Amino acid sequence: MPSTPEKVFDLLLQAYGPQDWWPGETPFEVMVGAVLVQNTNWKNVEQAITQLKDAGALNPSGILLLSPAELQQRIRPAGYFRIKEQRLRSLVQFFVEWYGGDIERMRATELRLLREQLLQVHGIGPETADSILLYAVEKPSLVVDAYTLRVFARHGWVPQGTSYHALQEHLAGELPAKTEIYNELHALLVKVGKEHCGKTPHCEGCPLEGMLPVGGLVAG
DNA sequence: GACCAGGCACATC
DNA sequence: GATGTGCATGGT
Repeated sequence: MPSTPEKVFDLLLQAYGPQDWWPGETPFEVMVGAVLVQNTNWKNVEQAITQLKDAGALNPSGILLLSPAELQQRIRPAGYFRIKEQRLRSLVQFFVEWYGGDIERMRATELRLLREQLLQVHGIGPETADSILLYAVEKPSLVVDAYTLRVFARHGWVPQGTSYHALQEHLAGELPAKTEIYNELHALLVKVGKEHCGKTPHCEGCPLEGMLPVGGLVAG
């Protein structure tokens, strides 16, 4: 009998189809996007990415050669530009110093080790680290974002306030550790989260409607 | 004009 | 370990 996360995955995939998510042109672009998207929407990030491209700076040395002021101006549309300038610089410095700016060397590194290293980088927390691991490095690392927690908590599948780590462990324990599945699942959860599991507890037409537990949605 | 969006570091208790 | 706060732009 399939677990709840497996059923969720199947239902969402059936309803929405493959999402082909995180359309970065290069792994490096995905890494940059992972920092810029922190607590912001993707539209704003696209503008920032475009401005980096226009400056020919969407590569490791390009970023590092920009002055702080110019880098800040380029990424300004993504918000928190002073903070993100430092975070971006820290990440790129790490990428260059430890891996020579070579994504293949990252791929050759063991997942747990690489994750620990990323978490040591200033400005890289669990979600950003997992996003980089999954979408840029293509490692089977589950991304647990605000939508993931919202969808699972609102349906009563996990308690409200479940921690990032606890939810990640729970989901990982119920799903095959495959990059393609983690990739697709996260994209599908964001989609259903945006469309049906938003601020108001309302689920009409939601692909997960039939999976409501006894007691229904958690209000608030 | 308020509210929200694909977090994180830091201070404080 | 849990909770609160600052960070900033662009869309609804």
